[in-house]
Amino acid sequence: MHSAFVQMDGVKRSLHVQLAREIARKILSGEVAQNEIIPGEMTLCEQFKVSRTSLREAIKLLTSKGLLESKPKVGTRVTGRENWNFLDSQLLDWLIDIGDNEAVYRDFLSLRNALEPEAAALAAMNATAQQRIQLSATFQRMDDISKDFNVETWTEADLEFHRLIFLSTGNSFYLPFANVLCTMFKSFITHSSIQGSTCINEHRAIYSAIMAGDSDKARQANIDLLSKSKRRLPNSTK
Amino acid sequence: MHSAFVQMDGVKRSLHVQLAREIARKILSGEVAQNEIIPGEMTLCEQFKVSRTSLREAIKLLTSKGLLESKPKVGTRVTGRENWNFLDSQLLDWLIDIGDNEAVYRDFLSLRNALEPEAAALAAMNATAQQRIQLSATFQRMDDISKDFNVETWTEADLEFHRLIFLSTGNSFYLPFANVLCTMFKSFITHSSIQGSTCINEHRAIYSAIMAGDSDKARQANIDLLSKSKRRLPNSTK
DNA sequence: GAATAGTATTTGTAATACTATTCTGAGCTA
DNA sequence: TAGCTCAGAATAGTATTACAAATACTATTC
Repeated sequence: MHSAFVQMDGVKRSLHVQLAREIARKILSGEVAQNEIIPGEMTLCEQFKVSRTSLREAIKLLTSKGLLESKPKVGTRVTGRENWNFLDSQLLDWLIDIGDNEAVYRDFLSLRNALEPEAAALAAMNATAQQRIQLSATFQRMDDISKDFNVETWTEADLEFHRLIFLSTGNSFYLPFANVLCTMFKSFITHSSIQGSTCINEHRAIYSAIMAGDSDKARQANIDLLSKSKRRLPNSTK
Repeated sequence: MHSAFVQMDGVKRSLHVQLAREIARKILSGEVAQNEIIPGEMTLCEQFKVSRTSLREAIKLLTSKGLLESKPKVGTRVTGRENWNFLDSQLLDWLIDIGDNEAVYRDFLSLRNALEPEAAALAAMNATAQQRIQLSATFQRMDDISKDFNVETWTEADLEFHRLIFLSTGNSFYLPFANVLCTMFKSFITHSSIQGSTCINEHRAIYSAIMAGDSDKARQANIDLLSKSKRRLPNSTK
């Protein structure tokens, strides 16, 4: 391998990340089974035509996300599915890349159902002054776009709105969802399936409640939004 | 460095994992600020007395969890807090190790509030036959222990019960919470603060509803359990 | 003064050698 | 025969060195 970096998907990626992606695909797609021992390092080096250094960095990356597990003498084993960290946005990106995203979208919607109302309630209580300013600016943009609708700008503003709510909860455990949300949205966009309706009134209700510091109203408004947008999808809870 | 593995916390860890832990501590504790550029690889090698190979593996581990970001010539930068993956159980382990866990416990309880009722509802619908068998066995153990109480065995069974619910949702995004829950429980145990009460009746209600496939009842029963145990803690929503 | 080319510094990749761990199995012991 | 101990082999872990690629910075030129 002569060039260390390769153009791919429009962005430059280091070699070990590309490698990790390839291996992750095989694991996530089930091409290599769970609890299976993958070939030894030297074998994989020859197979992928990379140095052991890079291969190991790729394996370490996957290990860190719970996909692999290495031990001397025994080898590197694919772990059980219950150990994959599905809330890692990079892993999610790989997962989406496989295609067959019906189940992924459905499961994610189910998670949003559980989380977003509570996140909105927390944001109403804990959002900082700066976060409230950002939320205001974003909602203003949504409001403008809803009057002169444009799919692209709307999608971006909508994403930013819900992302800010997660970031404004004041709860560290909600932060990762902001990135996961971004990854899912990007996939929604490229795979179309965006709805035209903006639900601007429902969004306004959430926004107002958060700004007013009314957590109960924020929670309920978010529930309303979800139940309204849910009706336009196949069926969210399976 | 002569010995590759070192006894630590009772378990053997590879060098790069120990290194990652040390660096993670500095980041999570705020000893090194966000967006700060950390010293170059060679400098850190000398500082920690390790090879560049191991140091890089440590950095890659932290990068994978969103704590660091490297670019040629510019160096390795600590990312913003909104990129830490707090739902990674290894990262959580490091975080707990720092101490000052008041906020962590509170935030985690808040997350459980949002998630567990929905998880119970999903489990009622989607648990497989085998998962129902495991849940039965675990609840049976809880029931026995509640009559002849013992803190250790109870805690273990209680953990297993709630863990199984997450695993039985049939939703990939809920799986990581099973591991996060384990990590938190382990911390609860070592730092005491375990309550005596078992809430066996509330647990029984959840169990029965799941076995009966009644998702609404399962959700409500889980809400009841949380509201009851919440009252015994300082204040959960801040 | 601005654009361009060159240079230096830092991370990325490669290749090799050696170490630590642990599975396997042979051989010994009870 | 069953079980234990120890040696060896296989594999991941660590170290060292060398070079490549990327980019911030500097100098040169127009």
